[in-house]
Amino acid sequence: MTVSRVLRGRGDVSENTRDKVLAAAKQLGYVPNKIAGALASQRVNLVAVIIPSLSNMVFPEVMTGISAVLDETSLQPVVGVTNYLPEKEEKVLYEMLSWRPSGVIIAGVEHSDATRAMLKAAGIPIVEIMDVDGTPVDSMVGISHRRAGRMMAQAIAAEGYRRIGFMGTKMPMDHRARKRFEGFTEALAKEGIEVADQEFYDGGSALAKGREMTEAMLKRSPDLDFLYYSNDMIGAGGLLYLLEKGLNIPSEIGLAGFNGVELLQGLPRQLATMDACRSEIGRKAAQIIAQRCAEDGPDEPEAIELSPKISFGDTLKRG
Amino acid sequence: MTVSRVLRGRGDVSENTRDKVLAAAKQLGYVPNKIAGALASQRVNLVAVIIPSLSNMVFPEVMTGISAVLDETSLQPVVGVTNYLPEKEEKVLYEMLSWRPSGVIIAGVEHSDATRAMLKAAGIPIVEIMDVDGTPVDSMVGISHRRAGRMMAQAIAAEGYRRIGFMGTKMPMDHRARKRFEGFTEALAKEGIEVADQEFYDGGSALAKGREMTEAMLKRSPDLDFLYYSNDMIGAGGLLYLLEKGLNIPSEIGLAGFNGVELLQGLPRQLATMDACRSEIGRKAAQIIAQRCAEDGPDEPEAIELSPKISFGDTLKRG
DNA sequence: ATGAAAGCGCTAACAC
DNA sequence: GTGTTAGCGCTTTCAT
Repeated sequence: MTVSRVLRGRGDVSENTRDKVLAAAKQLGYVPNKIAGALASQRVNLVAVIIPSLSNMVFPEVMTGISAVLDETSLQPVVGVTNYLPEKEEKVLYEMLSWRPSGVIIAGVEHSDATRAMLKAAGIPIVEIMDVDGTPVDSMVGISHRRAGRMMAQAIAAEGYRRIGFMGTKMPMDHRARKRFEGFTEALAKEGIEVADQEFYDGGSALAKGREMTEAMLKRSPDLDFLYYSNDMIGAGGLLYLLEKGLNIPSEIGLAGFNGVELLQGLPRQLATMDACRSEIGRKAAQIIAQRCAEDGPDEPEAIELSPKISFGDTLKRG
Repeated sequence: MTVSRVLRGRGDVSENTRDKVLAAAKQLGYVPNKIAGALASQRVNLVAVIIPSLSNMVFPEVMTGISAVLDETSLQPVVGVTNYLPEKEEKVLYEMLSWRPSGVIIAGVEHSDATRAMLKAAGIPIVEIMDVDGTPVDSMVGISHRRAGRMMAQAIAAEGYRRIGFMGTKMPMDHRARKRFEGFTEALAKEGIEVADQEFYDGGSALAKGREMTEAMLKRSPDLDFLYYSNDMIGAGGLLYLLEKGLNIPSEIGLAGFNGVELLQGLPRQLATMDACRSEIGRKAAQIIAQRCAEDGPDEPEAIELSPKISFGDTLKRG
């Protein structure tokens, strides 16, 4: 009836009645039932955002980018967390789709068959984010982690480092870290360099792990002149350890991480790293969804590759 | 019809028909429409979780606790972020309530009148978390930040520190930090000590801010013998700065932060801090909601105060 | 400018 | 064990 019109600001309603309705609504503490609304209108202003983790420092920043854009629209993000588990991803997606969201933003391009099938069948805009090394279901925005690994390898080799160690997370969990590693070793190989030592961790405080792994690795392979870490947190741990040991950075030994986490500005030395364009990814993804939801002419799927930039900090340029 | 029964595993259905239905459902890629289901059954398996921020390190951990418990039930968390803005909190809550969730977990006990009114009127279990210094709408689980501040003050005084500086976030944004500060100054006053210097920041990388503020404060008040930081991140920045300067910690100058963030294990010295019981808070809150949703006899509101513990690390005990 | 009526896709209660 | 029916609280369309 008229009330519905008022509450949504649609249709022609006289000033008078509008005021009355609004007053009554506030008076009663009326909160519209979106469930009924959504069922009737077949429209839901929710965007499902599916990410592996919140405690990662990288996804909150993606979320910020998404929210910033979605706040300008009537769309709302709803996040689901998979803990890097494909089965959980499947479950979470299923749950979210059963609420018929207007779009899906999902991390990564690696999904189970069932997940891909659901995404395809959903009939709503899908944006896979973070990574562009793969075939998207629909749209995709991210960086090439393989290329990021290569870039870092080239920069390191260009500075003359030759005995290189690698530390990172256990790979099966994290496709993007794996791709960076692959790109890294591949580019080094082109220079005739092999990764001299490597170690992988799993769980625990990243800073402490970085410290421990660095100590262990240097004990094992004292001749290393560069350490590449798959994320900034363990890199920071390594940096602190090396500084304590009094090693000369970056001349004696160089370091680099990955992510460009702002959090770490303030370390004794600025760790070399690479920006993963996190908030830009979030913004672009949200824009794609918003556009597709709003526009009349159904746009084409987009595939956007952002360019990560190396920041040399104080730990890579030998000068 | 029967299909509905099968999909929900309710009622008596023959093996045979069940199999047929399930097969057909999978075949068609059928995803049930929860909107319709919820409307018909007047039940929604969603729990609204409203927190100020994700990039804080503290809330992801609370979320983990909540998820851990809710995963055992049919309930699902849906998070909304307020950025410490009361108006945004109001908006987010309104949006979430319009989906008729089964319960609400919301950070803090300070809310606008409208927010409190909505919470009261919602007719669902409400748990206010993090902080118990205030009057809850319904249930509440957290720590007393005022008491936490007092405890730290007492510990510091007991070690013989007398010239104490404080650094923290700009307070209006963060009631809990404010309460800690109040408790802190109050307990110091009892010992006849006044906070000798203080400084507040806003935005930026916490580690870098901690470093900068510490430098500035020590330049201003070189005679300080203790620095209390309202969070571990800025405390870590300060610690790194002091270590570089070659000050003797904790004999020359002591330090303490707040939160017990695991992230920071691996610093050259372990920063004294206080555990905020974050994941325990999440678990307890989720349990209360789950219980209230499941049980028949409607339980009473609970008010649970957890006890934070001081960890002295390497920066507080003069020994 | 306003009211009436027909669903949206399910669940729940009741027949069969 | 299975089919039937009447809503859930809105939006939408069509009359008035």
